[in-house]
Amino acid sequence: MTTLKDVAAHAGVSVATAARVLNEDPTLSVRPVTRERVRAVAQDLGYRPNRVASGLRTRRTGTIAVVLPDPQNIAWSDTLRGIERAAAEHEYVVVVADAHGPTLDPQQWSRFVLEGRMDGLLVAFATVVDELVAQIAGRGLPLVTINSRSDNVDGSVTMDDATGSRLAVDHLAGLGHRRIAFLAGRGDTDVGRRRHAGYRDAMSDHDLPVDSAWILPGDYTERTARALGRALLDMPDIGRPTAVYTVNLPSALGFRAAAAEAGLRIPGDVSLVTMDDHPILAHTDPPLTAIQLPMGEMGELGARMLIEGVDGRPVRHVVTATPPRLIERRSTAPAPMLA
Amino acid sequence: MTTLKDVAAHAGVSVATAARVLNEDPTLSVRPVTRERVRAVAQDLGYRPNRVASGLRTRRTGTIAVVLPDPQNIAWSDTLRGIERAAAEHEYVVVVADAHGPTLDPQQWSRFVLEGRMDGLLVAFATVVDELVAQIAGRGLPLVTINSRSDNVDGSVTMDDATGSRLAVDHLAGLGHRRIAFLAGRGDTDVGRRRHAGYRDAMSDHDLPVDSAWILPGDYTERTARALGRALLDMPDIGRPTAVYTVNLPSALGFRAAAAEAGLRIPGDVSLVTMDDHPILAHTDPPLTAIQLPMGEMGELGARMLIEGVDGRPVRHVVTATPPRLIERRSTAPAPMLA
DNA sequence: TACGGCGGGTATATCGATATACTGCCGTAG
DNA sequence: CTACGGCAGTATATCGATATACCCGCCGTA
Repeated sequence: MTTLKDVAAHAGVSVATAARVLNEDPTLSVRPVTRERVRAVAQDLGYRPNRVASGLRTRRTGTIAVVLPDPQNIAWSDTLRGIERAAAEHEYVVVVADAHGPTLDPQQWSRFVLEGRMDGLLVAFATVVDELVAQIAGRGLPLVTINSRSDNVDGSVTMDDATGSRLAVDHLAGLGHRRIAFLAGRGDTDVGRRRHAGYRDAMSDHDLPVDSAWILPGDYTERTARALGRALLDMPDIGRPTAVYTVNLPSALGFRAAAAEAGLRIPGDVSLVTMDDHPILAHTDPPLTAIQLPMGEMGELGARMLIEGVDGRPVRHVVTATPPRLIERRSTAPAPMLA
Repeated sequence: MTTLKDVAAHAGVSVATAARVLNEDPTLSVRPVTRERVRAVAQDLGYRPNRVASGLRTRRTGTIAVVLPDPQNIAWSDTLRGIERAAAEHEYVVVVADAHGPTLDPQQWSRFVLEGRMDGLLVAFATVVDELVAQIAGRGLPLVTINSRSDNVDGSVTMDDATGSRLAVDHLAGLGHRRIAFLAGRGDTDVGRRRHAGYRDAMSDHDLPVDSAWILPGDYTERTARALGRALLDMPDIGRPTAVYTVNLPSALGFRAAAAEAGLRIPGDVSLVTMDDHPILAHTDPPLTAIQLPMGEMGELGARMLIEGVDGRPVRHVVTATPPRLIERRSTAPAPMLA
């Protein structure tokens, strides 16, 4: 391993000068020829600064942690990609902290916030934000949330979920559906609330009835969605919705499975639109109409903002610029004629 | 941030003693009461060693990099989970290096191997292994490959791909298929070769003809598989295979799409089995019969071995213990009666 | 009485980069 | 002839943990 000392020795300058040349310290005055010599030697020797050493001095490791509730959920892959991209631009690396459950265990705290190896936290896990904020208090670790916004945090990137929900309802209403159920998420997170509000507002804009039996708060898992779906579909025809809007991808899959079990056809008997898009949805049975949100953009903006935060610049609350889009596939059809 | 100095001061010992107590240095002789005092103070103050500082001295950062060809491929998610699990056991964190392409760009080299921030590399990307090995030569960075084995590398974890292929062929042959095509991977990687060999051997064990037109080398992408699938299905009925075995998940999806475009039904007109399983396959049209490989185990073993390698213990070539399993879904059916 | 050994620690260099204060020299102005 | 300012760098402390060499006092023994 070539160290700065080697570079300095070969270039015939002190390590201080070598460091200052390579870091382009504006307060250094040095002859152009010396400057070039140092650069050339560094190049020749293939010098790369040791980030661990520089991290010790500067308290910048060039690493950020991403905290996700469930990295197995394929809907996050775009986000991760966006984060990676932004991180790479700034020569950061990304580690993802898999929560494996509703909370982060102490071992994870330790590795991700207490040992000084992370420069900042990008948190996409609404339910642990407050706990996390408490942990990092006074520790000067910047934290930015994505996908949800909390008053206890200064920076966040969220998407226009309400419009996403609205798009789903508009689409279904346009197909003549009037009984549109919502397989929702938890009411205690702000994403959940925004998606819910979008649904409710759009329903009322279309003068559609909102039956409380049609709004089923779930927990974002396929399993729960399946159970809720069964309950919904077991309703007598007369009260049964003709369309369902699911709050996320696993919920859609759960509902799809429930419909299949109940012997109901999508979209023949019931239409389905889901929030969260993924290429795999082109291959499902049936291909699912979905709302595409700018997940990649959210990740990218979040990572960028977090890195700015690490550099001491203020973070703020922003909303992605790209609007949600409805990707029409084959899980939605005109409402059936019912009694 | 509490440092070791603080702990030492509060405990009334030197930093050397504090460090040695906390690290359980066996050569240290110290009274039990002092030992306890140091421990208690560390606990009270919430002391966590700064990993950046200790990393500088010990050249152990507690971080490993995973190099994947395409982290978007959902088939890897199990593997990543296994890696995470093993890493967590040893207090390591994991960063994933997304290659975004057929090779790693220089910026990536830098961040992942040249700056001293990684303790080791876990590589699941056969085509860049040699390049990587050359880069780390003499740098003392341990490298373990997973999913493929190379002579230039001392440690690897592979799976029994050949048996996986065999399972696929056995299943299809058992259903009466005789014309079984193979939508393969690249012939220049050892995984590709093993999967291929398994197919070929199983075919010959069943006395089935291997038509070279039925072995299509692809590149593991959905796009290519789709094109190859079209070509295969455009063959006249008489020469067209009645079953296809695809080498990985994206290939299966590509083939499925090709069949749909060609108006052929799976499994009515052609059966499909794919290597690589994922829960989502229960939701595809049709649900795909797949070979489940112990991807999680492979990741876990690989990470564990790599970490042992970091600790100076020798690495070796191992094969996962769990055998491949066929998950029967609905993309396979008895062979149609053909002329 | 001298000496060695051991219990119970301590002092310090080190990892590699960086930040800050400082120095030597030269030319020029007063 | 001296003072001063600027140019071109240098010396060194520091980040926090760790590894190694060392030290001091006391006890037992020859």
